[in-house]
This record gives sequence, C-alpha cells and structure tokens, in this order.
Amino acid sequence: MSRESSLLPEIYDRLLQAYGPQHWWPAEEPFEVMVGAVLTQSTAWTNVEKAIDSLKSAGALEPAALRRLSLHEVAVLVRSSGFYHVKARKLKALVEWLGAYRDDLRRLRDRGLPELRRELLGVYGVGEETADSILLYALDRPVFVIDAYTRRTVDRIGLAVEPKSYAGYQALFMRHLPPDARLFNEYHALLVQHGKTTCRKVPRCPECCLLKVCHYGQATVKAARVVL
DNA sequence: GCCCAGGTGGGTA
DNA sequence: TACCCACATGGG
Repeated sequence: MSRESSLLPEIYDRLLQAYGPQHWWPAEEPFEVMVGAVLTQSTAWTNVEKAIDSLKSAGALEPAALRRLSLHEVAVLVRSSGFYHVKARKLKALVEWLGAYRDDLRRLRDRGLPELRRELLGVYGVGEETADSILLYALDRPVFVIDAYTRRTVDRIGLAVEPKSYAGYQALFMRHLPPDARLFNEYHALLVQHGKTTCRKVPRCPECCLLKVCHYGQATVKAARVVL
C-alpha cells in the first residue's frame, strides 16, 4: 500500500469537511456543461455565467442554433467570458463535432471512453482538461480532471507524481481511487475551491490545512487539526 | 492601476 | 520536446 493510496481518500475527507459539497454543474443540461467547459478556460466562472445567460437569452444554447449563427454573432454573445473571438471559434468546432452525432448526446454514450476522449481532443479548442471536464461533468464518465489548482495542491502536499505531466497527475488520482464519477466530480471541485481559498503565490502556504499531510507524515495526519 | 481566473493552439529553438 | 506568447473581459 503506497502512501498515496491512503492519503488521497484522506485528503478528500479533509477537503469535504473543510468546504462542504461543491455541487459543480448539478442537474445542468449536458450541452450547457460542455459550453461552460470551453468558456471557463482561463476565465473566472462569474464571467462564464454572463456569457451562458447571453446565449440562453438569444436561444443559442443549443448545437443547431450555434451552428446557424455566424462566428461574429457567437463572439458577441460570449464576449463577457473573455478571449471571445477564439472561444466563438471553439464553440463552433464543438457543435460541428456534435453534428456528426445529430446533436444527440446519448449517442456519445455508446462510444468507448478512450475513443471518445481521443475524439474530443481532436476538436479545436478542446485540450486535456476541457475534454475530461466534458467527459466527467457532462457525460458522467469516471475521468479525473486535472487543472492548475490540482497540480499546485498535489505539489505542495508532496505526493509523488511521475511524470509531471497532465497524464502523470491524472494517473495519481485514478490509480488510488475507485472509478466513481460522483467522487471525481466532487474531489476536483474541492481541490479548486481549496486552491482558491489558500494563497496562490506562496509555494508553501503555512495556513494550508493539507500541507501538514506532507510535512509531518501520515502518522500525524490524523492528529493534525484542519486550519483554514 | 494591477492581478488573476475551473487553458489551448501555434510558433520557435 | 520544451518553453513562450496571444487570446480579453470583469471582479477584487
């Protein structure tokens, strides 16, 4: 039993205790989640919400509607999310891809996970994090999403990651946790919440509740108080 | 005014 | 392969 095997569930419990359930994308339409996954790239969620509201108001939060609109029209609607020219292009690429499935997301469920992920990565504007966000949050697939907060938190704790790539970090979580979409969903959201709450700049934040996990070893983890 | 946000694609060495 | 940079609004 590696150190990570017991620590990852432990970290989850601590985060859940500290922050409570995050309810990311609960009961949303899968397509809306996909759009959100693209629009939130390097962007605060509050700005994404405005863009999604604009799309909704324009009746454009559907694949067919987005295909009908011009690139410029889509750009205007998603302006508040920043990088709006390139994001409009990305949304266009996404709905073009969905068109091959007749916009029926249920057809996606028939595809194998590795194959579906490869396809998503082939869509302009969909990188690893966005692909996995779509797979997990929109399509309910048990894939762990890695983002900047996750990497930073893992590094601070001192968990072993090899290689230090997206796949490396992802393997760390997926090796030591059961393949449960609900768990991965909540775990990732908690890591983001934790990253937002703790200091972003200092490599080792003395106020971080999880830091004690690495510095004092597992034996003292249970005794260590959660300091937030 | 300054910093940052739930990244990605393209260019260069 | 490994960096670097453009992309851009809105809130603290």
